[in-house]
Amino acid sequence: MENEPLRQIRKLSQYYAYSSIQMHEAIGHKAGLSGTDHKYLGWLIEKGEMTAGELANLTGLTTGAITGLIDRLEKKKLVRRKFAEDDRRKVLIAPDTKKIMALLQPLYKDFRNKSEQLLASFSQKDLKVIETYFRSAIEIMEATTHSLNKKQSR
Amino acid sequence: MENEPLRQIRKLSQYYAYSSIQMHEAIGHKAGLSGTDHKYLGWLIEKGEMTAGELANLTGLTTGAITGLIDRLEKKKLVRRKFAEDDRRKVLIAPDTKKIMALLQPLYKDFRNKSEQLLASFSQKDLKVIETYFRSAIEIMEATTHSLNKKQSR
DNA sequence: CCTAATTATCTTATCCACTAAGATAATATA
DNA sequence: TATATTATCTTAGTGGATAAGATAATTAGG
Repeated sequence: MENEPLRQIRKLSQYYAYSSIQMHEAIGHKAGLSGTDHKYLGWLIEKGEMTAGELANLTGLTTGAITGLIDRLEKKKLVRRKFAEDDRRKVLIAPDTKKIMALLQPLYKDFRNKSEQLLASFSQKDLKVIETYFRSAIEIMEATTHSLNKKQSR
Repeated sequence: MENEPLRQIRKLSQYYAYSSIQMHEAIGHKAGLSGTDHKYLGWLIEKGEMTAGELANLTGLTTGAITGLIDRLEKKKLVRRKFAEDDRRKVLIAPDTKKIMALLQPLYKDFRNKSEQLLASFSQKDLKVIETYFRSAIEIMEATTHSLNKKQSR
């Protein structure tokens, strides 16, 4: 016999993940980006300028794939290649935040408004609960991913 | 000037989405499945037996892609094709739940245990908050996806 | 210093999953 | 019964991934 509310939440969190993947892909598609390109563009915005190698490590993609990724994004003028001053083998990927925002914001607008509204419906205390949950859940998922990717292969 | 806790949560929910995508792919990869195959296998388990066409609609993939998907999963004996009795053009995809579970459960085990532990650390009232958040957020994301995929193309 | 080893990215060949369009086969309709 | 419709599959072509090796810059050793 199982704790029913727990089972519910587990299922919901799974649905939540599916839904966000689907939405993410839909938005990317609408912006003329593949799911991958959209995802890593998000990372670039989030973490800012980084080298091709760092992105390869972060994403788990091969350096060849990263070259292609940068090529595609650069062709769309969403990022720019720069050689690092301290080491000219390194290629810094500089996201053009303005341009990326201009491309994506309109597509996220509806979602963002509705999310804003939803969050506004919670008390500060409840928001704290949600925040705590998120933080821990993220930690768990990242640890899981990490350990899976480490043990052999990839 | 912006509400800081809100900004935090928005960012966290984005990270949460990224983390779940990454973990999902890592688990799939470990199980010898592509991200897509893993994802839709999850749907099949969740929603149970469905026709190829239904899966095509649900996923947004073309029927050709679905044929390939079923082929791959069938070759691994994770699903089985059956012709529907009422209409023998229809191909029912019957997931072999036992086999799928046997393949995936071990990979989710760690994650699941830790999640269980995390959830157990919340009060029933807090869990209710989280559940409410999930339900509404899922609704919002599905609506967004839907409207993006509807307006032109895909 | 100068050569060899290492490091960072790119190139190439190949593969796999996707789309688009049309083929095939079963069912519904007139 | 002939025709239209529906459900899936097939085929040709494309795009993004990997693996392995090439290129170019930096670091280390004698």
